[in-house]
Amino acid sequence: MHKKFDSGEIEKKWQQIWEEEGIYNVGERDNSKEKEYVLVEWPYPSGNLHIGHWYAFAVPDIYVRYKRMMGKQVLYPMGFDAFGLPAENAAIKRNLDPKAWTNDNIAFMKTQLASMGNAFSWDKTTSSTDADYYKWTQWMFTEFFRKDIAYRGKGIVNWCPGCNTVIANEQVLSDGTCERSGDVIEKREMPQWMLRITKYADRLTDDLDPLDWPEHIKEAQRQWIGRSNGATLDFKLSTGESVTVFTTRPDTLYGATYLVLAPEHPLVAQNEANISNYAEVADYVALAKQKDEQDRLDTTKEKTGVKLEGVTATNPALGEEIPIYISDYVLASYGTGAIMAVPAHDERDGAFAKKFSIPVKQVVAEKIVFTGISAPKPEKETLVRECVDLMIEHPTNGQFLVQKEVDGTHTHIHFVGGGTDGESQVVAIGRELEEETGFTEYEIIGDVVTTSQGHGYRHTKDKNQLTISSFYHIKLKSLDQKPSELEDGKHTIEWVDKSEVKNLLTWEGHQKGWAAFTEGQIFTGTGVIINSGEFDGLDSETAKEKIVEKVGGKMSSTYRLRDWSIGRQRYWGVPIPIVYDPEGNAHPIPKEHLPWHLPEDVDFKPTGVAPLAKSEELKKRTESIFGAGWTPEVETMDTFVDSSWYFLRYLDNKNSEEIASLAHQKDWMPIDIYFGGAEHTTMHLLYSRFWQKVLFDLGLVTENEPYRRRLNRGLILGPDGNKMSKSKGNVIDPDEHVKRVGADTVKMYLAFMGPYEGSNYPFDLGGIAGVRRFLERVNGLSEHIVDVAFDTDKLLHKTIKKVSEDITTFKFNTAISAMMMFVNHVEKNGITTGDYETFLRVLAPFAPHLTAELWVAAGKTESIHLTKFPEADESLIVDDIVTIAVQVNGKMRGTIAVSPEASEAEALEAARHSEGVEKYLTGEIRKVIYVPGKILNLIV
RNA sequence: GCGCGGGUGGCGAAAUUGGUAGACGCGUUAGUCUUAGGAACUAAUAGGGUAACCUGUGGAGGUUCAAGUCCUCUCCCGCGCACCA
Repeated sequence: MHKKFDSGEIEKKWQQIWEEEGIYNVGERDNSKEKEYVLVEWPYPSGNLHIGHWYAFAVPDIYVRYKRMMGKQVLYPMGFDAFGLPAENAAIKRNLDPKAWTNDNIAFMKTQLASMGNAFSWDKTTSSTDADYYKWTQWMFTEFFRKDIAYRGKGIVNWCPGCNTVIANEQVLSDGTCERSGDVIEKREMPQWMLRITKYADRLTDDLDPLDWPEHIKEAQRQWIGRSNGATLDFKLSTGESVTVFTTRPDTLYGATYLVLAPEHPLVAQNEANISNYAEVADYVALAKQKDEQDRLDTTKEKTGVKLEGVTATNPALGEEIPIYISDYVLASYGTGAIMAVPAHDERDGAFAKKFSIPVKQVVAEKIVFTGISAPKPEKETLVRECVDLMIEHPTNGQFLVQKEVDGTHTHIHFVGGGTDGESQVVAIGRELEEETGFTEYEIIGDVVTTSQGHGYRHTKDKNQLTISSFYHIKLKSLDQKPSELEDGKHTIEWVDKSEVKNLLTWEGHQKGWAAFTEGQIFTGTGVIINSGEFDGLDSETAKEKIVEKVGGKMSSTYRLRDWSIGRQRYWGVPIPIVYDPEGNAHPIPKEHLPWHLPEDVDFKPTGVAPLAKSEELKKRTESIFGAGWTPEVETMDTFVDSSWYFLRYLDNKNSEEIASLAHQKDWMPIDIYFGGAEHTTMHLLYSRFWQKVLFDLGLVTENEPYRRRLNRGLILGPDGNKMSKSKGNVIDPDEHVKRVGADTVKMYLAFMGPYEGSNYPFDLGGIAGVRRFLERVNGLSEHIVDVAFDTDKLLHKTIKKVSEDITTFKFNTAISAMMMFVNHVEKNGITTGDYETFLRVLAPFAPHLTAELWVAAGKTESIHLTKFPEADESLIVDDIVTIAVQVNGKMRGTIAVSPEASEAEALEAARHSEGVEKYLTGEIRKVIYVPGKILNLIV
């Protein structure tokens, strides 16, 4: 029965009780229980809790509460990632102290978080801005510096004009704008503090494999790291120097007809004296530098470049002289900044060679392995004797001529022709075609495919498959003869669509084109090596290593990943704990001087110069500790550094001796499930894995990988289906809805919209009312209490099972739907007192406030949240009568109610008497398919 | 271009993993209550047809007694990467 309630009053009351009793604090590890570490990404304290925070924290709370009720000791900590630009920008705007602004926001945000009624482990909280937190951030940095993981790098960095600071590669979006401010990133050359994440590239890639993460997240990280395996090869120059190139295709070395250097390649400037057209070259280099990233990345534009006159290289395989070019299609920052160009087998090289009329040399032929399978049931029959070698294409409609042979068991599909004797000349084909088909006007589209295995076809080990190593694609010019000439009674000749041909035969490589040798075509696949001296006939993969060995190269990998630039020319962050001696050498600040406090006597308005440079206090502090002439580092750290280890600090948040003791880590690590946003896939998630690995190598952590499982939730969209934004006026204010319908309703509604993983959902104002209505019905459920309730206990135990399963697979939506069905049933059939109390415990993780209230109303004294989650009684779940579908000739014609163990005869008998079925049972029943408890299908 | 996900009512979505497609909720329609509310309850709600029935999970084929689910091809959408050698 529907019964309204004052959610505001109930929720306030229980939140207060929970806080006073501290029932969600975890305290010390209790080894009598299993541990569960549930992590959500700590928020930035913007001072305004939005609906996304609700989705991020309140929905996982269902899982947390469930696990607690299942008897686990659950750590569900919450903290604040409080350094960063918003505080600084707000402080500038309002002329405030960022520290005070941040602390006020944290305090306010805590009250907002309390309104969620989540089971947070507040006793384990921390904040990145606390000095006893950033002390450890700094200390780790100094350790990293000593191990050469942190270094002062040179080179080109991303400058965000909006943020007035350098940012990392990961923080630049693919359109070249800043992830935070949306401003277009400029390239600047300036010294930078970097972390050597590239040193961990292999481990960051390889260690993904065993992780129980969604494949798409792992794949995104792999792509971001972008390992490619290949080799470095040295090319001698006419000047006596040598150039190292990186290539993934050393097997094409014999086809390398020129070299290309990035315009910024050091050898260009070094050879000013040797390059006769240096003026032209210098102009091009200057032009390339000016171009912004966008231009350079535009793949559609035409290739440009300049030949280095007077300098040549030697192809180490052939000993031939080849020219050298510079071009901006070669990036200085990737590989070695130089490539060997193989125009026959690389699209870009091919395009460049065409424009500059550089010779093209083919060194790889496509190996065609077509495995043709005749129609069905391969295991029954032997094979197609003859198969394709003439593929005859219709002059106008693109169809292919095939020969079908029907022998009763299956259909053989042939392309017309066949029976080649191994001759490969076009003439021979033409002759054969004329003889066999009478076609006289045709053109050969694909040339003969040559492979090391010669021509013809052969059976593979699998007797049902046929391997063809040559074939001919012929297009008719006109249709002056009818293909019917080929019909012989057993075979029919038909034109079929290309798509049907593909249906009948699958083959590897068909997407690459019909043949390897079409003039002007660039074949980028692997295959059989040709025109490469002693390596002819090998396949590409084998040839790679052998060719590298011959020319003294080295197999190696290169990565897309760049080192992590962490220095920020802004104020509100962790000061980089480095001081410089009078000679300018960097020294880490010893542990006894940490935390190296962020100075407060600073005008932090952004000027592009680090604000800390203006601090007199910092200058004095440095000199008084280290001596006259010593100067402090004035940059602060990227806030992604702060968040790279916060989950460790939660474990031991008051430890003044270590980041977190190994004993505490052993208690809780690894994190069992990490809920977060997709935007962190290649930022925070990658950085923190890297950080953990460095700590692991330093012996400071127990785990090589921090997160056992990861789940990316989706986004809550505005009611109009668009991303929420102030300008669109579609922003949902959670506080307003909490006030109106309560936290339990908002939380359950968010959980009810769809599976927690992946998708984005529009916030529907009608939908949230539906959930509130459900809770009001639960509130009135006690009025349905009876002594005997029809089947309610059965449904209850099914519901328990369903809810348990769904929570553990993060399908909260179907868990809620199951509970709704249960309530619908109770309203019609009643419920016993015991079952009512059991149901409240099932609902408790979803609606903690209301269930706490109803629990007390039912006369209980212990908190419902300290009770056990009900266990499903399997004996009650089994049905004694089930409704199964009856099909006649595969069509649904009715249902029958029978026992799941009913015999076929019993089911059949029931079906005969079933209305709707019997009228279809006119003829004799030829076959009965009966799956007990599932279906009865009668073939008449 | 390459790599991952997805396409099911008016909407968000279910479907025991090959066995009654559309659970649950929203919305809509009709009705009930001296009823004016952003209330509750009852019933209907994939489409077509008076009906019996027919058609339906992006499209085309296939396998099967039986396909949203498996296979082949194809179209579209989202995300990641992309002159990365």
